[in-house]
Amino acid sequence: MADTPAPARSAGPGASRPAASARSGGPEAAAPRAGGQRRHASRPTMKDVAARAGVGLKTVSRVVNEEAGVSTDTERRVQEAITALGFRRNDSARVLRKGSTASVGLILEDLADPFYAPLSRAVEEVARAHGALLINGSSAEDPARERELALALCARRVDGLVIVPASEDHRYLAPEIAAGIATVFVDRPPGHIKADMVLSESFDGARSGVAHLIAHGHRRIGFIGDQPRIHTARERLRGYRAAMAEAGLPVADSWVALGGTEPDRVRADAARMLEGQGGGEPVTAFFSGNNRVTVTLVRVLAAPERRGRAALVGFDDFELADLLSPPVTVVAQNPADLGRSAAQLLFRRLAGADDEPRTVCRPTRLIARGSGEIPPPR
Amino acid sequence: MADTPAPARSAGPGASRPAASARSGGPEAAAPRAGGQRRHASRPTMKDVAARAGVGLKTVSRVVNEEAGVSTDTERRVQEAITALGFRRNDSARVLRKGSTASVGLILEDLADPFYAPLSRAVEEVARAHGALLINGSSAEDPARERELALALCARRVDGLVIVPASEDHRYLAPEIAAGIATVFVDRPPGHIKADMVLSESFDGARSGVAHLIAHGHRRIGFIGDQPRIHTARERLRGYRAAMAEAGLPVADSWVALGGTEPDRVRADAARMLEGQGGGEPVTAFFSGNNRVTVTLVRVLAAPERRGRAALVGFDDFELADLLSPPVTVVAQNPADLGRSAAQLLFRRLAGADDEPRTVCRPTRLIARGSGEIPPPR
DNA sequence: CTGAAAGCGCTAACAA
DNA sequence: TTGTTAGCGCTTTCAG
Repeated sequence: MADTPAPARSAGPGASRPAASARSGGPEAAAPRAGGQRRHASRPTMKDVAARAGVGLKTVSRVVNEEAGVSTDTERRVQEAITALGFRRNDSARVLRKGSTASVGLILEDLADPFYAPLSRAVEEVARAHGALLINGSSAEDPARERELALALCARRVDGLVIVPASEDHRYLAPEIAAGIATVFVDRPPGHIKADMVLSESFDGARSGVAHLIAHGHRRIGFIGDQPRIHTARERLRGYRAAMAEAGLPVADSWVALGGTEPDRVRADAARMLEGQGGGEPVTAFFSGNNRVTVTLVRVLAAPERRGRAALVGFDDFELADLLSPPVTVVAQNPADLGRSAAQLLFRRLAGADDEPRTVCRPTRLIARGSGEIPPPR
Repeated sequence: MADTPAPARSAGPGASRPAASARSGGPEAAAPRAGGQRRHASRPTMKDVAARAGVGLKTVSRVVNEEAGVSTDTERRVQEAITALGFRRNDSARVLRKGSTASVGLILEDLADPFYAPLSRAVEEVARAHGALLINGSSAEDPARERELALALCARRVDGLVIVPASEDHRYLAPEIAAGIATVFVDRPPGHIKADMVLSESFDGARSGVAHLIAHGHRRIGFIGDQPRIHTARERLRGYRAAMAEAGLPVADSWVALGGTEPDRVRADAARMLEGQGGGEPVTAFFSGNNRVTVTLVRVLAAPERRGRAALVGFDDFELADLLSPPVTVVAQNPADLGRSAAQLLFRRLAGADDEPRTVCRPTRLIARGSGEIPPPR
């Protein structure tokens, strides 16, 4: 990350900025500054506005908060002072007094992952509908980072938290929840703590996806999934095993690979399974545990020498899946819906609901497009 | 399991907060609550911790902030009280006193857009490296919403702001910037205000992309871009016109369509251009203004009856572009790099730089993959 | 090494 | 309709 912004073509000439407005009556406050932006200029407060408008502090507060009971004339004078001074209410002070921040936090694995981005956006929309701001952070699948982020958000007194767990133990949140920070888990369940959660039916989804491959004649199916400490990875593997067992098919150890979603790892495991290394016979189909894995498998299977040689069903839908050749059959979740549901559960708590923690399960949907219907060779 | 505090009906609404002094010697930590999460439970303060540990307030502050000059024994006692009470520092109060929030805001069009998601993630990483939190909001390309978000963030006293403009006039930010909120614009320039900005070379990129099509024999090329009020849309159109003009090619009005990125709009415009409706002759190639448009065009051109009938070069790279048939030729930007550069510029200001506003331009890269090298019919 | 007192800028509760 | 007085929970200052 050492790359500094390039040698910049400078923008034009002297950006003279008008001097900051005067502070209560005094001389034109802030000293002139360079074209750049100055830091830490002092900001006018309600007190300054009050002085300038010749009214009391509380009157300014009333105007700023649009409370009733201010004469139109007074209001106008206050508004003028606000504009002249460039006043903006300091919400930190307000929060300190009122106790609520009108903001919620969201912690997930990676904001840039195409699965999580819509989830995040959905949470944002619900928050916005409730007049709250969203603060979000990426845990990068690191439990320590999740914890650090969550506690930082708690220190900022967000009203609530939506978390896609990276950690397996959320007892660290107990005091926070006890102190009133509503918390909802999404995509994966929390560890050692009870709270609302929204999950997709990973087990059922994976089972139906694998059953689909079996129905198309496959008997040797590889499973490539995410790290085993991730709940959804385990559940999907469980679904895979269930489908195989239900069909009376054995599962060779070498057909199952859980690990990071780095393309190299996935590629290596896939190659191994296709060659039949590690004990079992070569697989004729893959079930992949999430969209990152699927995308890499698509690349593996697109290589000329492997073209159409193995079937593929992936967990998670993804953009353009239908335009690949073959188009990719998937078990689709609805990430935006997950986010929306989680946020709704959160705001329900914030509205005062204090019944037992709920678990919402969202169904998955098998979308057959082609890659999952390729028959086994011979 | 130290789970959720035992089931028991909550203290109920209006559970009045005990006087601080009364709390100190009181019962162990938090009161029992219902299975659900209770709202607005009172949180212990430093004062409570001090009382419990039998030390002064400032000593607790020292421990919490890891300041030097506290005996190990005192520190231990304070830590115990902190744990027992479930204390967490209230950052609102801290901010009020210190003036800085260690947080920055990011406003962009849509967090879920595959172009902006990595940009956001990059800003987050830089912020994190500087110990700051990221608060972000989607403007949904609505100027009013951008403004509302930006001002809300200012009220929260973020240290700085990174903005992908939706608005064309940013004078509303002048008082904020004057008051010390560093601001950097990215992807598009600000309106009527001077500030740091990071842009991709839209004009050059589009020109080279269109020139590429011309070099492959095309003379009738359609341009489908984003709304004309978006700076990059205009710049890319300008690049298109420049390339055409440089090749001595005329541009029929019907070959240019700017508008929203909704698939229906794009599809309709594309169909019109392919049929030669609206005056000009049918186009043999498309240049698309951004990744949303490109994806729709890919769909249009993937229809059996149009298979390979028109060439395509798109602005912005996107995942799997290389696996489509034909693979899609693009003018690639680097969104993560844009975000990183913008954030670096921001933290440079926060570190005190107050020189002239800078403009950083990032180059684009033409990636030929196939769709842009299809020759015109005949 | 430790603590008491004075605010940070705002809102709540009361006067006037 | 308006203003005054207390804090919110923390950090700063300065004195023990």
